[in-house]
Amino acid sequence: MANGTKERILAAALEMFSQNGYAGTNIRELSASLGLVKSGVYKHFESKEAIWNALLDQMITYYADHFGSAEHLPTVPDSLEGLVTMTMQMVYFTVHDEKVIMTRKVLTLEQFRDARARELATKHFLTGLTDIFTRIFTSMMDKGLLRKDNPEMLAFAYTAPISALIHMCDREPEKTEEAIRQAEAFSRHFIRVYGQED
Amino acid sequence: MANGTKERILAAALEMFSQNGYAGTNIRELSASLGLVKSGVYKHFESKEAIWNALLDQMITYYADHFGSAEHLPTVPDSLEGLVTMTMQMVYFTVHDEKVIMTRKVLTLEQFRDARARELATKHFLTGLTDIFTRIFTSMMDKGLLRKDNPEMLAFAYTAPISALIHMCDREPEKTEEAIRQAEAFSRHFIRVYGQED
DNA sequence: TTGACAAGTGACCTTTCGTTCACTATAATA
DNA sequence: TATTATAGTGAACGAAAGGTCACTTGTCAA
Repeated sequence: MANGTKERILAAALEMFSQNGYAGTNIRELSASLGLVKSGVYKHFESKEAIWNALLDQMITYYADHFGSAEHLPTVPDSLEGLVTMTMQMVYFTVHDEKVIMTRKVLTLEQFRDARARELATKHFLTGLTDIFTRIFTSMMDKGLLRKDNPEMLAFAYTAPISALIHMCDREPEKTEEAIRQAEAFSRHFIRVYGQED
Repeated sequence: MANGTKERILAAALEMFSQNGYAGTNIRELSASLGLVKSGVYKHFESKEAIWNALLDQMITYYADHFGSAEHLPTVPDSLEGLVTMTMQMVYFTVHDEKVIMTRKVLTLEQFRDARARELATKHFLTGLTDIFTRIFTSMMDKGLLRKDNPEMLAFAYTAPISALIHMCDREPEKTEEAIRQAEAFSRHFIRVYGQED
């Protein structure tokens, strides 16, 4: 038996919550998708809400480990073209990785209901990105790659449009390729406007 | 009796759907909020889904009437400062008008489930805004107020960050004032970067 | 070998859901 | 005045929801 059923339940919950939301998901279906019967789930979690809370715990931890810690910060590009490349790698990953997509969707669907989801959503969609790029742009300004300007403002101006495109991919996956092209076009526009020749 | 109960049901549905989503809303509560008993609702709509469809019809019509038609386009500002003013009026309205807020929230919550909601969400959050500002920026470039550039790209670069702030207001209403300040700061940053002196 | 425990089953419970229906009150119409 | 359509009531229904429990099964330690 055993065999990480708890983790499999959480994975299935992420999948179902991200498609139908918390209220639109029922334990029967969730169990069935794992080849379990409903009551089996209650051997691992005491309630539907407990599954939700554990899933949020996991998402918060994952976010802190991968985006919140100083070690995992992306290296600062040493050229404007490097900024485009790095950006497109991040975009490509984030719109193709199923787990990341589902995490965004869940946060989108539960942001008005759950205080922790709301908080994580703002980090995920807004402040987390601007924080990362504020550091990057500060460095790039110091190196003379970008015009001297308010790095926070530039980070916001850079990440928000890309974030909007990512959300569009979540909503309309068939437009993913087009969105990626748009993201690259925007990135090149950005370095043309803010980049510094030397 | 009579007295526009159908419209009151739709208004209540908008309110509840925007807070708890379609699946998280039940007819009992909805009816009670109108001083009705559950079965009374079924004199006006044949099912919960019929309420949802009528609400979406209403939202689509409302959007087409107010943002989609050529007549309701905002007048092109005749100065850079005028662009900031016009933008801030739009922002101020959109983050304070309850009906508009609830419409955005509903589209956010149902975008992955309902094809029409998905389509309207992309219009509301992305393409609708860039279309409007593409026209405005084209005019402003012609008048020499903005540097010649790709007006679609500028419209996207301008509206996406503001849209992100609006979404943050929906999520965390207590940060509305701060978001408005950020929006104005961003708008001023934008005219400083792209504006043309003459 | 046995005992204990974790993991999974299937029947069952209660509550809540969306929906229906027979009925009543009201207001307009013929 | 009699009729009819409209709006609303309250009881009831079947389905589905979340959750419980006695029971079985497989695994491992003593």
